[in-house]
Amino acid sequence: MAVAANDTLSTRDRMLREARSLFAERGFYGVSIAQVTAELGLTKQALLHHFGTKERLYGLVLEQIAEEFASQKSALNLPGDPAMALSKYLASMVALAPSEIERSRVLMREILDNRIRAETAGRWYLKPFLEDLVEMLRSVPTWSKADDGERLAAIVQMLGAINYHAVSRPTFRGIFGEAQVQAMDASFKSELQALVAGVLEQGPR
Amino acid sequence: MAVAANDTLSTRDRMLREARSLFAERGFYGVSIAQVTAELGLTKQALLHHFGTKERLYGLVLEQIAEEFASQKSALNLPGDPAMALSKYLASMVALAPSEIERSRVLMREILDNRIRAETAGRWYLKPFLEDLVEMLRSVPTWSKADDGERLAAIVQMLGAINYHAVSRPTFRGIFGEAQVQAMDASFKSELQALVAGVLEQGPR
DNA sequence: TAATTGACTTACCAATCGGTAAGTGTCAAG
DNA sequence: CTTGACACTTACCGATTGGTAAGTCAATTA
Repeated sequence: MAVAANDTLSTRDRMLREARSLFAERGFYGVSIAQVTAELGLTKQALLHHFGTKERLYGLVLEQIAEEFASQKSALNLPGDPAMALSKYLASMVALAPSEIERSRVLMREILDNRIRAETAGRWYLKPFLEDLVEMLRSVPTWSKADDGERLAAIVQMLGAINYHAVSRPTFRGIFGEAQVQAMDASFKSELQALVAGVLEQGPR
Repeated sequence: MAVAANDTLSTRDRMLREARSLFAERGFYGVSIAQVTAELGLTKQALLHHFGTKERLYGLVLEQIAEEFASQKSALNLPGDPAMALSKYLASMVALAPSEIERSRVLMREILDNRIRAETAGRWYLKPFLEDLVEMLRSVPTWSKADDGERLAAIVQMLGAINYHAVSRPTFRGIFGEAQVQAMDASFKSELQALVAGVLEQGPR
């Protein structure tokens, strides 16, 4: 995703990157703008100069992530067959989730915080991403006659499994140890593949 | 779960209940102890008198939730057959998740925050709950020869779907509307039933 | 009746929060 | 040589943070 070396980035982009990392780990309320800039050897006023408010900074992080999903999808050169396309798209999420763990974490936090934050922010950053998934599922023959509620149920099931798996790793490592977590990772990939295949083949239940 | 009317609860229990509700909505960092007591018409020092620190209060909320899962499970009078028992247990989670949404939210937040908080707290509140699920799956014949990593993969898949579904509802309501969310709820129940049945029947992939 | 205990309160504290105002220094265009 | 824009900094601001210290007050106990 064209990740440049840290020292070739503009100050603004380094702030965005640092903020994204911190928001992923501690959430919106758990991060102060001073923490973001401290790591970069700057003052918080430098951040306010670039972004105005903490809220706007957070919104930009969410937008960036949503855009990354879109460009990740288009980079996949998905096949014409809708079922194969969706299955490949979801598989790429599973594959990328561990290395791009910040995405899963921020996404999951946003879903949790959304009800509160949406009141003040007034925007649905996840909307295009989710609507696109619904649209993709609609194109699958077995799902074409279902209603959107049924499609949402299937999507939330698969998305939940993928993100929960990615995010649970540190906690599970603490409880069960590194070896078990690696075994879980290996197993999860085929496990989810089976889930997706079942959903796509059989349509709504 | 023996939920008494609010005015018959001790101050301490009313604080616990209020804290749980707030932690579920805003997370550990998003809640101040003053907010917890303000709703009850008390000062924050009253809370510190009972719990000492904010961290301890949060820990007690987590413990309470873990205990509720245990007592919920024993109240189900699960059948002897391990596969049926696990499937019934998970079905009860799906059924209770919407009304006991705070549980799902706190649990999910804890998984996200755990890596950071575990350093200071030094406890794994979710450990008994997760180990119990692994143990239940071990008793299912098709899963008896699997290793714990494979079992974790299956559990994280099902748990993720259940909790993600429960937690996504407000966000999805904002994006897709109340009608679609209700349709999703209705569909999700049978959707997850199929997932669980598939996992239990077929064993690790 | 005196002493003790538990449940609270008021009064603080230093540290930090997000944000505003007013600079300072550098660099490019006029 | 001047002007202006840009990227920052220092110096603040009032509000809030988690937490301590020292009470007050009613009920229980000796």
